[in-house]
Amino acid sequence: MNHHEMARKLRRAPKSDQRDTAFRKAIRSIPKGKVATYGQVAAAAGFPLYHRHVAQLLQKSGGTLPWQRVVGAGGAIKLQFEAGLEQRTRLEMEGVRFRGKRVDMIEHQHQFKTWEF
DNA sequence: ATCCTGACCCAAG
DNA sequence: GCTTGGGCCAGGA
Repeated sequence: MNHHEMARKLRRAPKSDQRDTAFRKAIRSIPKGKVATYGQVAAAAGFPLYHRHVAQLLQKSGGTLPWQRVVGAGGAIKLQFEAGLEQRTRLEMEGVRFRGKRVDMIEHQHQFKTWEF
């Protein structure tokens, strides 16, 4: 192995990979019947202010994650048209109730764990 | 380097 | 309730 490869192997993973990994973990931790906002997922993963990137990851990883459980601030569905309808339907099938156009956050907000041993 | 974009967010009006 | 402008950030062209 030449030193170019060695250097590559030793280099820490790019920040973007760490972020995505943390995002995925947070998203997967949302139980059925609960939801979290893009901003909450980002913050829980340790990257506040990265809410837009959570959306970017969700888009990039089509179907691999429980994407329907991530919503906009206040429980808003941010996907448009058919996609938004599908998200709502999926959530309703998991037992999530809506108040008008938004998820009833009082009832279905997921609380990420903050302290951990 | 610069410009544009996005499954965002929130304080204002 | 609503729309809007400004703020935020990394990726891609």
